[in-house]
Amino acid sequence: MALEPRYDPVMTDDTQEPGTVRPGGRTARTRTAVLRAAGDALAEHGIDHLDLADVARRAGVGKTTVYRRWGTLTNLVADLLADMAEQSLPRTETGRLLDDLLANARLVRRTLADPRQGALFKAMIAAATCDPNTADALHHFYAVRIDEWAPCVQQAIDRGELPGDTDPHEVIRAVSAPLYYRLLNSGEPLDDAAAERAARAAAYAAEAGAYRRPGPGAGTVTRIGSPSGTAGQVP
Amino acid sequence: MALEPRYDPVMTDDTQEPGTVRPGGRTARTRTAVLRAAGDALAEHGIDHLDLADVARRAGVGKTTVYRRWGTLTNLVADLLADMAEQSLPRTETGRLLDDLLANARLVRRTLADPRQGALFKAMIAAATCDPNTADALHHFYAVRIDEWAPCVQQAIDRGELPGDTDPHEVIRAVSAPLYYRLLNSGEPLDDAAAERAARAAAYAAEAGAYRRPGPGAGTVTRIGSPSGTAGQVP
DNA sequence: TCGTTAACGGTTCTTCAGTTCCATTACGAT
DNA sequence: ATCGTAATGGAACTGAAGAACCGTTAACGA
Repeated sequence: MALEPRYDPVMTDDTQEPGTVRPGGRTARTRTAVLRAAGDALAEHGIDHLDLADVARRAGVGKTTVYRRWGTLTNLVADLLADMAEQSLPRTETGRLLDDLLANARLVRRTLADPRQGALFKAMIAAATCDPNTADALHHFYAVRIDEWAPCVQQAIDRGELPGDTDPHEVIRAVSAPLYYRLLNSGEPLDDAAAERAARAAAYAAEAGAYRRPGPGAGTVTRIGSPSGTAGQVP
Repeated sequence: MALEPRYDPVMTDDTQEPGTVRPGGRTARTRTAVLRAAGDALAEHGIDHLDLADVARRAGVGKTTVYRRWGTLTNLVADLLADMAEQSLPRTETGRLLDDLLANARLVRRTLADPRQGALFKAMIAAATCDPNTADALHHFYAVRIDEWAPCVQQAIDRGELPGDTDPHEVIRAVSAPLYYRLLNSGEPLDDAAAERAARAAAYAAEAGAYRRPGPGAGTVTRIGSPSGTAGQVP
């Protein structure tokens, strides 16, 4: 249903997304209110039995607006994730790898163990399994978070505590992974002991060279020597 | 569920679940067909945009039957998980901890990297975030799977490769966790290198005592000494 | 083999998530 | 300040998920 081509000074691209031409003032307020409401609603009910009308009501916004700007629930979650990725929390810095990893593990644990935040993360992860765009948003969110913490591993490498070709991101991910496994898969309690174990395990494994990047000539199982200690004897 | 206490010929307990009184023949066939169809449908579409009518059609079964016996999608997933928990796959046994963990990691990796199985697990985990019963079913499923593999860690303990108070289940969970983290959170590829790293990291960390059960007098950070090697120097 | 009735399946009905329509508001360029 | 229109919000509409109804089929005890 294209408009007649003649005398079309603007080449009206009617695929223009709402909220992009006048992003200030009311539009921005609406987005803030809706994202906040979406977070609350997601935390209370899961990803299903949750209609956008309820989100609109909480946000004090017409449901038409929500449907027009986000369309689907997964799009809304994707936008929420993009928003959360921008809000970075400051990272502690102790100068000791294990302490840094412990701080990270405890931060993650506290977040996931919190009723609201934990439920919210569950819901966002569930939403990401339903839609590629939302999955990308989730992956980006974690990429940003991991990036923020990777430097403390790099510093440990620089101090000579870890092998030089250790992948810092992989170490940080290794701290979070067991905690998310408890949250989503096994259902074991997310207590402080779990956080401590996650941090210790990552530190020990990194120390032993488990997170070294595969070398250029790493065809088969490259035998790696731990730079300090003999943990590499496990095999 | 006792039979009627004489002279109440019916005492019709209408909370009787369908499929419990005549569980054989057609009823069992229906359940098998529906669970299979549910798995297929879940793998293709996610947990949302998936109606039970589609499942019924695939199973060659009236949609009324699906609604009557399972009611909600999450109930169906819970039943699917209970069914899957009973089908145990045989575990390899090599006699070396790292090889056993590698076998486990590669099995998990292959499962999650497989398009159908990976999507199915994603969907089931997502469903578990929406409903407590489904969550219980998922936790039970993993408890069974972890139980199956824990003995190989116990054997390593018996051989003296690991500290005596190592928690075998925790070690096995540690192998899976990074792979699920990739599947659900970070989106990094589930390649064989990831499986190998997961197995090595778990083995090294276990070796270093990261998965020792908290002792009776473990108030604060109990300093643990690695039984073989000096990986404990990380702190 | 037979009878009872649990369980199934087709049809119809109801409800509500999501869409469309249009009047109103207020952003932002001039 | 003024104007054009992007963006919003209420109301009416629609299609499909899921419940209700009831006749049919077959499990299982005798």
